[in-house]
Amino acid sequence: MYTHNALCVKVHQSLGEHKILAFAFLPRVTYTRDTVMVNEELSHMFNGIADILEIKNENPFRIRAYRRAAQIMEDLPDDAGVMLGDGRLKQVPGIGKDLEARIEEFVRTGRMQVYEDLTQQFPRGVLDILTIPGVGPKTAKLLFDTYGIDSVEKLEAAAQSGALQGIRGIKEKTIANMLKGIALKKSIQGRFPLGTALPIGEMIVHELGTVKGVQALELAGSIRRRKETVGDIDILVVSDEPQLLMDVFVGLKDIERVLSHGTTRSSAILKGTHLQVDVRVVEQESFGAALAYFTGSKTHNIKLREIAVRQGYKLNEYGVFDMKNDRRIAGATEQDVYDKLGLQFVPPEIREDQGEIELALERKLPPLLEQADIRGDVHMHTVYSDGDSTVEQMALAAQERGYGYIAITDHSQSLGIARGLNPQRLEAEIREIDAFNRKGHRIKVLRGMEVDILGDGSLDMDSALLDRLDIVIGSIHTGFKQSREQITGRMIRAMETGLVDCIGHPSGRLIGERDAYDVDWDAVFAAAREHRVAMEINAYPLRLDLTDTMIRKAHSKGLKFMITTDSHDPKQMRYMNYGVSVARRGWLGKDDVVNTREYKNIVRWLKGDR
DNA sequence: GCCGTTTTCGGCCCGACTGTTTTCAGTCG
Repeated sequence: MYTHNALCVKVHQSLGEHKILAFAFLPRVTYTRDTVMVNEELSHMFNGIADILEIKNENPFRIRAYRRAAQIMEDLPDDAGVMLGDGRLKQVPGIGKDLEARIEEFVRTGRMQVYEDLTQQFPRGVLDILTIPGVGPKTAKLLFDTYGIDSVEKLEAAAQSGALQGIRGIKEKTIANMLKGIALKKSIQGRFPLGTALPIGEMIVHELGTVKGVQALELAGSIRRRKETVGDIDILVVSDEPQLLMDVFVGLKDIERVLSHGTTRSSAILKGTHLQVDVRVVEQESFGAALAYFTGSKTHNIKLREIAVRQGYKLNEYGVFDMKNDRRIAGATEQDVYDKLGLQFVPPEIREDQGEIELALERKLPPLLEQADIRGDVHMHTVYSDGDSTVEQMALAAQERGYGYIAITDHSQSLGIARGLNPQRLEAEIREIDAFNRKGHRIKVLRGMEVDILGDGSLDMDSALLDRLDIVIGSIHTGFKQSREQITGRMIRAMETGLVDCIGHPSGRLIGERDAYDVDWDAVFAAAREHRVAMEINAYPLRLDLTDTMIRKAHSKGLKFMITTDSHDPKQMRYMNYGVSVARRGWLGKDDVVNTREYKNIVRWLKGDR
């Protein structure tokens, strides 16, 4: 068993000298700091630089380079400092000599001169003004130069007092739009969980689907890519009567405010959530090209277009065009578009410019997991702890979904708030499960527990009893604020017991509500590999934990996964598709996921044949 | 600022809607 010190030594060794060097001189970024924070901070700074360069009307391609760098920082599989140290950073496309130097400067000193110089010229508040819908760099600069407006508050006051009257290019309508934009911004906090946006998007698609003349209708954008959060809802339509379709859309009862209303594109804000919905109408022969275009991601699209240009084509939302005669040569379906460009079809979930285009050119994209591959749901709760249905109700609901098995995994006793089970009640539950299985239903119920990993890394249940179970999920439900060393040590000790089959919701985050706890993932994944413990992909829409990027990382270390819904009610089993989406975004195939196995095979796996 | 099977220089993805204009700039996706 590791002591904390032993663990630290092991971590240092496994990370190599570079990481230690990279972090040796950091005044602001300390060793224990969450990896994500460094990358996020860099992303934030690069975006800030891009904003100011836009205000200064600089070379748009230089701006694009910084924007791209900001995105790259967010998607980095590891800490930028670590990747800098081991030389991987300069191999990332989009990071050249200069950007690498900026990153190095920040990692070494905690500061970035360029960023500081630029923010000196234009205060933070000017950048805040840029985030107001409808206000861009030109307007922000004009306002700052002529009126010294350097905050959203000052802008709002100036707009209300009539002080903005008389500037060239700004009249009443523009001023009114600024005020609306400010009000809108105040009411929105950024992005929305997929679990919120997707059902709303599907509902609107359903409503618009009944409008006369509609031929095709599909969600596009980040919803279609199934990103864990989305900024807006994009809907693509083919219709014989575009005007009617748009009129119906902006007239929907759920619309609070119409931002634009054209025959090919309209935008509106929804009541309540203040989600923005964009609807676009295209011709049938352009539907595939438009779907690809509006599904994104932006960086994926830009790469596709570059490929098109290299082949003498032009790619836009209307199709693939031959540059010689401007004739359309593809566009009706996405498959046609990818075919014409010489690429294998790329599933929407992995269109993130994370290497998928290069593989698609070689026709070497791995087949991704499908929803239909899932054979059972192996994390769920009943009335024994904090669920609201019985073992039998959960099992029969799962049988109706076509599953061959489920696992009942109620909480353990230390989780009092969830009526966690003590040994006696667990024994009772085991008897109930056995009784159900004797009834000869098609579905089999595995005996399990979601056992708490206690503060010291021990498990919250008698070992002998855990040993009798078919499946044990070890989860952390307390001490979220512990140090990285403590949390990491807890997880590793839990795995070392040899009793845990899977780590439940490994990072503990709740999207938009609670941050992930601080974990040394390299160390945890290494231990999971050693002890053959799977990582859970928790499909509950606010968890989606592990995340897509962490899945890719864990997968690269050779780990296996279980995708579960953590259902507390039969209805929640429908969330499985969210988990499958995240797994696909993490590039997982059928064989990477343990609960794609048939009953007999998953039992073999659980018994130790891994 | 990045990048190279034409290139180490000179390219770099493309179009719709709005508001204020008289022919287009700004913003957004």
